[in-house]
Amino acid sequence: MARRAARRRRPETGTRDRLFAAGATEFAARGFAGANVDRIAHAARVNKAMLYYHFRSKAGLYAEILHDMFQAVADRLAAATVPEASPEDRIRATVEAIAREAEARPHFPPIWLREIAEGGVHVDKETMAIVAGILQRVVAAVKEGINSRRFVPANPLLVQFGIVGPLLMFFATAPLRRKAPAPLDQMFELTTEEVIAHVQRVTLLTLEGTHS
Amino acid sequence: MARRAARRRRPETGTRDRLFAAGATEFAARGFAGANVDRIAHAARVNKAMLYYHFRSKAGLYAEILHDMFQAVADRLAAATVPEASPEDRIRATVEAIAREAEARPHFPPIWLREIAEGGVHVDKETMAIVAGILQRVVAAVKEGINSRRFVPANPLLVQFGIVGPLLMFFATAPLRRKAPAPLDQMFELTTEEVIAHVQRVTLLTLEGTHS
DNA sequence: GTCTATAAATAGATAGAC
DNA sequence: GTCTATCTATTTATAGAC
Repeated sequence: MARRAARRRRPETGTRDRLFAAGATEFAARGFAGANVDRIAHAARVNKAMLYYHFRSKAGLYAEILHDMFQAVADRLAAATVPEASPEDRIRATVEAIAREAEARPHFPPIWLREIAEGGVHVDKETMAIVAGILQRVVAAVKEGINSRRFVPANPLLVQFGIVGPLLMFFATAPLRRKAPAPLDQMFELTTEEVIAHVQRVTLLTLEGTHS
Repeated sequence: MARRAARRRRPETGTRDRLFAAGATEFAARGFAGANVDRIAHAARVNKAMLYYHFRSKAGLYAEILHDMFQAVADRLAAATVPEASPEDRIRATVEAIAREAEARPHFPPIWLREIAEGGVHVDKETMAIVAGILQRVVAAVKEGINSRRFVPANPLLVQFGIVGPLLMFFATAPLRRKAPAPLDQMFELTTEEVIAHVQRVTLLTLEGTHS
């Protein structure tokens, strides 16, 4: 159930929520090892001891942020994809779910990239199960499409990389692109809608098209 | 000129080279902040003080590793792409150059992912120019293909993301995939050749194909 | 070029009062 | 729930001998 805020009935103004938000920003910008507990507390305008009171440790806070991120994608995906939907629509929904959630939570793409780089050492069992569930949905859609002759044979893992890879590149480089040099910055202007449409198109083209 | 080993005529057995290699492994696994100088020195079977003697600081070693990585890709790309080559061939060469270099240097994909996540804060001006040069080649190939009506209009940045994103996902998750649970591991077996062919195919399909 | 010893700063975590 | 003060461990970096 994601962060405990969901259990309590209160709006997003408490100490705990501010720590959560400040932590997400700090971990995204500096990684787990680079993140600083004092800085998180300061950004949350909260005493450092409160972080330990609410989350037990730096690692505890990080684990909760990780869990919340992937749970959000899984939830959105579950809401968007009915089993009766066509494989095509389920692929489209996957692209959109990841993109929307990445846009809603700017800390999500950089943290995901870092976890990939680090081999997922901070991902606990429960969160790992959520990630595996997301991957399984893509695998199922691809396999079903292949079995029903709607898709050309393709490795589902490569399809997944083709969706997640470009999306993470786009969202994670957003801050970088905003301070780009003049000759390129026109090209750097891309909307979320354009990126979603592009990745959907590329993925389906790959699954349906022929070409060598 | 990449690491100083190129200047000296000696084979890869010196203290400096061992520190370089150990550093690359450590930075890839733990990131700049998470990396530990003692651990690097120990892995290199060298006294810690030697790291400071040869590289001035932890940041100095890291900067040199970053520079070497991107210089290697740029060199390979320069060798593989003549200006007279068709846009298609230049796209294919880009995919192959990145993939080959990623395979030759396992530290490359994770470090690149982390730098993206971190907004390139550790990338010095010289290295940044190399990265920009790599991007520019892709942009030029795409634009030329569009102008000569070989390619459908497409944002060169999205094309770049479509190449780099999946490749980094594949190579960076290699260690993870090796210890995957049974039901999925058959799917996880992919060769570099297959991945190169796939990404080349997807990219060109995107640039040439129609599809809404 | 290499090693020992150590300085100096940083940072995660907790005790205990309120 | 919140804050002050502090403990303790870690870690980058350097001085100086060989």
